[in-house]
Amino acid sequence: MKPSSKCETCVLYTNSGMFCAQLADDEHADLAGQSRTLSLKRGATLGERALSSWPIVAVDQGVLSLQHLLQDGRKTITTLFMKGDIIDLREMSRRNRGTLIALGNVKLCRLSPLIFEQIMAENPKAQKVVWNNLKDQTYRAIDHSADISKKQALEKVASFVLECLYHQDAAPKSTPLVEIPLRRVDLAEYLGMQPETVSRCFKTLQKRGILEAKSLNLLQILDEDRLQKIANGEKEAAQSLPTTARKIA
Amino acid sequence: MKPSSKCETCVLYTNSGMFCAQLADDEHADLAGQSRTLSLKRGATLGERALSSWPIVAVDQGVLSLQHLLQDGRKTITTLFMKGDIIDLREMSRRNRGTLIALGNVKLCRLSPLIFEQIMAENPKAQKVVWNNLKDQTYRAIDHSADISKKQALEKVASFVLECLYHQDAAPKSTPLVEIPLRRVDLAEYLGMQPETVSRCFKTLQKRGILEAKSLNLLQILDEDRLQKIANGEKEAAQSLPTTARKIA
DNA sequence: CGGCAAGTTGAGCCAGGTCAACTCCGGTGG
DNA sequence: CCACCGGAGTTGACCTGGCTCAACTTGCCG
Repeated sequence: MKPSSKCETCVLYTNSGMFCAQLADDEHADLAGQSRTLSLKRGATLGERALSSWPIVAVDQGVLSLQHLLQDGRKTITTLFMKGDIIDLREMSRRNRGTLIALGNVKLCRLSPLIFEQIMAENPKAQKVVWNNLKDQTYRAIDHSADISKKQALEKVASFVLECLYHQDAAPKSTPLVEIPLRRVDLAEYLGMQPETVSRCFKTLQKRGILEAKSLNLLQILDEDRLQKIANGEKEAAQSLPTTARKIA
Repeated sequence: MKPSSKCETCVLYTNSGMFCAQLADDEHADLAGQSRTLSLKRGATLGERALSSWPIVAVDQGVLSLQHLLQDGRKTITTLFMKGDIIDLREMSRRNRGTLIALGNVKLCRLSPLIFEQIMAENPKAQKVVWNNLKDQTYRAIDHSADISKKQALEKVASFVLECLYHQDAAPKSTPLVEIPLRRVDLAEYLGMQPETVSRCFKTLQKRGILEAKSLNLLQILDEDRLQKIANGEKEAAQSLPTTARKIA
């Protein structure tokens, strides 16, 4: 049986580590038949009603954000979902219920809860993939908490650049290129700071010869080691230049 | 078959919604036979070596924290684990690997990974409990991110008090008592602020007649509504007194 | 090539961090 | 039973990182 045409280019199916790739042909045909792909453009939200009938969503392309709004308009991006993530909103926390908003053009697939459950019950491989993905989401959220709680602005930005680096599946290089898949404003909201501050931090990193901007969203890392140290809060690494033999206060 | 004596008082077994309560008698006997309880006193850490052979831990009593340390000594508590939580450290994020540290006297149970896996594969009810617990951990982490990123000090503290309130399983009351299960220092590290600031915030909430301190760890909520509003960032609710007919800027 | 949104730069200000002194409380021994 | 001690928490005074607001520049799309 051939895969449903809409699945042919979807990473969930083509990437051997992802959910749909674990399914037997008949399972896949079942699921594909009962599921619906969806394209979102930047800023589009996945509304309540859409979610109540399709609470399970898998991300194919693009970055989806979970946003939280305070009464006075302050906005926070609490998590990012990227390709391969499976989001089950049925038991979304009642306290801080957020909104799913696309940060770029996003392609996703709304899975039939019924068939999804059925597959989860019967297919251990698929179950394992979903399980690991959820654990990964948990740890990402925890790491993110660590990043935004005690770190200062420059350290947050450094952490984020590294997070992007590690996330993209290219082979390690000495001066790797990193793509930042978010606008500055969104990045600011994700890191809990102001766009102006984000901008200043990037500039600082460039002035110190740690990064080089190829374009707004494309950075070359010139000194990964020092970037790492800044992200980890080593104050020395944050100094402008290697002033030889500086006294540590 | 009677439950292993060590399990008789453990919430994981006695609370009908928790993991061990889902097990058939023989499953439970298997698991209990291969698992080890452990008591930690405040400050004790669950070391690397202990975890490598016992990577799966269930919390019975007390509060366990996952801490993250920066190079220069800044500490952050990224998550709290409480009774009923099941922690699987086998795939702990490599990036920000943290340390598990007890924040009070903690009782936990190290589960045999082998038997745990076996039960997970065979017992759908148990699987569901673990699954929901993990989802809950994820959403807690996400909520926590929202709390610490854009909120200011007073709002963070208000959120935390409410989180404690909702977490403790008592019937709703008009002026409920809340137990804060953390020391001030730990609370500060969890909320990403300084102990001094935490102290000032509690004092502010008392001065405004929203809270009353019964003791350091026991608070009475006098005005839950206003507390809620502060936690949600409504600037008006944060005003000292209901200055009648104040103009909104 | 014009127009608008996104991003950057600069100047001033304030929430909360920092440091140091003080108080409170529980435990311990005389 | 009380005096003493040490750690936890609080208070006050000061200082600074990053927020705010406003003006400016850049990049993108028709």
